[in-house]
Amino acid sequence: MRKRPHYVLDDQVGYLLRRVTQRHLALFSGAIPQVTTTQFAVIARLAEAGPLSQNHLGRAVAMDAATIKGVVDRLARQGLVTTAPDAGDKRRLTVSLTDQGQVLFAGTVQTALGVSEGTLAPLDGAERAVLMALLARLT
Amino acid sequence: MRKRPHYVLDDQVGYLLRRVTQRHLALFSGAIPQVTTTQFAVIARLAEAGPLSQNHLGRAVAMDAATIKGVVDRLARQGLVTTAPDAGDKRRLTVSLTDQGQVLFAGTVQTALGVSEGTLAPLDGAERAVLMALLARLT
DNA sequence: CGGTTTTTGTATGTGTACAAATCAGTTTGG
DNA sequence: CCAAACTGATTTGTACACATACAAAAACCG
Repeated sequence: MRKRPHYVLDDQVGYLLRRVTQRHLALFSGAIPQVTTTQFAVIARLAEAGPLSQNHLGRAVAMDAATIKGVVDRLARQGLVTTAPDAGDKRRLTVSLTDQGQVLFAGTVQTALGVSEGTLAPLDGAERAVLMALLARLT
Repeated sequence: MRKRPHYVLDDQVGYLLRRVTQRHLALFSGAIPQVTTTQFAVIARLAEAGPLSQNHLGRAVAMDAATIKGVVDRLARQGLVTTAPDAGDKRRLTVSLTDQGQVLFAGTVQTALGVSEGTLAPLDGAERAVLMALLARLT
C-alpha cells in the first residue's frame, strides 16, 4: 500500500547539479572569457604536473579521449599549448603548456579562485567546507 | 606579503561539480537508456505542469530557447511529446506529453528516483539532506 | 618468439548548452 | 492608432561530452 511517489524535479540532485553548474559557468565566462572552465582545468593541470601525453592528461582532468582531443586542439589553436610526438612511444602525443599558456594561467589564477568563491558566495565558510567535502565523496 | 596561492584543481567547486555530474549521468543512462537526464527533466515537468509553450517549458527546466528546441525536437522524434501551434498567440508552440510519453514517465519515475539515490549513495540520510539544501542555495 | 591484448590517438555521430542574429507576432506608450 | 519595445521561435556557430569504431604501436604471455 505504498503511496505513488510524486517526482519533484526541483528536488533531484541531477537537476540541482545542472543548475549550480550553469551558474558557475556563467560566472567563469564572465570573469575569464579567453578560455572555458574545461580548458582552464587542462591548463591548470599542465601547469601543475608539467607535460603529459594527451590520454594521460585526459585522465588527469576526467575527460575521455575524444573530449580531451577537442580541448587540446582548441587550446593549441589559441597557442596556449603545443603537442609534440613522443620520442620513445610513437603512439604518444606529448602536450605542453606554451609560454603564452603559462602567462595566461599566471594572470588568471587569482580570478579563477575568485570565481570558485563567487560560486560558493551564498554559503558561509563552514557551509562551504561541508559542501566541498560532501561533493568530493560523490566523485 | 601574501603567499602565491597555488591553485589545486581538485579542490575547485566547478571541477567537483563536473565530476559528480559525470557520475550521475553515467548512472542515469545505465538505468534509463531511452532518454537523457535533460530529456527526462522536460518530460517530468510536462507531466507535472501540463502543456506549456516551448519557451515557458524551457524556463521551467532552466534551458535557453536554443537548447529546449533541440530537446523538444528529439523528444518529438521519439513520439514522447507533440507540438501544436497556439490558437491565441500565433508565435507560440504548445508542447504536450503524448500518451507514449506519459507511459514512459510512469514506467520510469521509480527508476529515476533510484538514480538520484544512487548518486547520493555514498552519503547517509542526514548528509544527503545537508548537501541538497546547500546545493539549492547555490542555484 | 610470435600471437593476443592493451594502449594511444583519431574520426564520426548524437546530445546538451549558450551566444548572437533574425523574423514574426504581440503589447505598450505616446 | 501606430511606432517602439518586447516575446517566441528558429538558425548558426562554438564548445563540451560520451559511445563506438579504427589503425598503429606497445606490452604481455605462453
